[in-house]
Amino acid sequence: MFKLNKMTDYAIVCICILSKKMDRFINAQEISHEAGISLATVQKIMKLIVSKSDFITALRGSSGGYKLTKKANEISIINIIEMMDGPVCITDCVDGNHERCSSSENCFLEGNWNNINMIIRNTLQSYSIADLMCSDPISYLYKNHSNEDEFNKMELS
Amino acid sequence: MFKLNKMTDYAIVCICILSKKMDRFINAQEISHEAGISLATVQKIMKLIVSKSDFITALRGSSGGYKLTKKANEISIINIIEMMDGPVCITDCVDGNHERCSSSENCFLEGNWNNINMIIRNTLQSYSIADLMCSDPISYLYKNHSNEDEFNKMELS
DNA sequence: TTTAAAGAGTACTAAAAAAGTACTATATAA
DNA sequence: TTATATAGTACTTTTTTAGTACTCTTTAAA
Repeated sequence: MFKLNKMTDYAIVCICILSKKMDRFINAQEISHEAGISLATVQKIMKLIVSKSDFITALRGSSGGYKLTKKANEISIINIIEMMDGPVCITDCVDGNHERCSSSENCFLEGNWNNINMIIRNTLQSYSIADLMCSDPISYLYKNHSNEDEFNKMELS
Repeated sequence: MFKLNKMTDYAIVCICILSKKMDRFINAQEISHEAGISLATVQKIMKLIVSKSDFITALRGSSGGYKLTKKANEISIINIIEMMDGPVCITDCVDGNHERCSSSENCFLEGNWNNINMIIRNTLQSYSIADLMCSDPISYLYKNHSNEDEFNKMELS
């Protein structure tokens, strides 16, 4: 299944939660509770985000936690995706990789994968955290069941 | 890294190779040679493709092999991707998954992930095998080095 | 009719990646 | 000074992906 990995997905959820309460520091426990993600995992993700991003401040000690320094509409989801996952390259035949393959002179698919990749990347770039959250929030719990079973049933019928 | 898995990538390469020679059956060994992918892996992929797609014919015995029954411009790459990988759902909060999560009433990101997912899916749908191959082929060898190292260097600088 | 060559099907193994856990160090506010 | 929170690191487990091996079936040509 062509999808973002869970940690990236979690990271986006965590940042969404922070973006709702920019007036104070939110600690990992509170994020864990709101997101429905285990504390240990939230801690791991938040450490990673802080070390890699420029839009979050962490504070230690009691009444510490995390706070965004940019507004939700200033944070593109591509930032979070590439921070967690590395570059968006849907195949190896993509990107500013100008060095030639040792086993081939050139790749006959390279140029066109680049086009497709660019469109996908632009799509992700054009959405901010604010865009993702624009509908009415009913619950912040992370939805973690898969669509795969349903798809497989469809295939058979 | 947000990317298609290798088998899907290989499958597209194999089908591209078949699309260049629609007049006769091409066997797995020939595909393996042209694609630079091991024979065993090509065999595995081709078996999968035949069992799941409606645009390829297989013939056993000597002078057997595989042949496309549709032209390259009639095969969308989304067909191959979803055949190999299942549905394109960049997060779990996506798709015609109308059943509610057991742990939450609703997902506050669901609707907007659906939009993003749809755009990505449409992009992939709009490209055919012919589109992927439209530039001059220099070599059919599969390019399998990664961009990740180069990206990591960029990050540090 | 026999034989060699090809794909089909299945099960297994190995490798890689992802996810989760645990522990120590450091900083901060009360 | 103490309790609380993040930072850093290493490790383990689980899951997914990739690759291999073997037997069965079909087909065309000798």
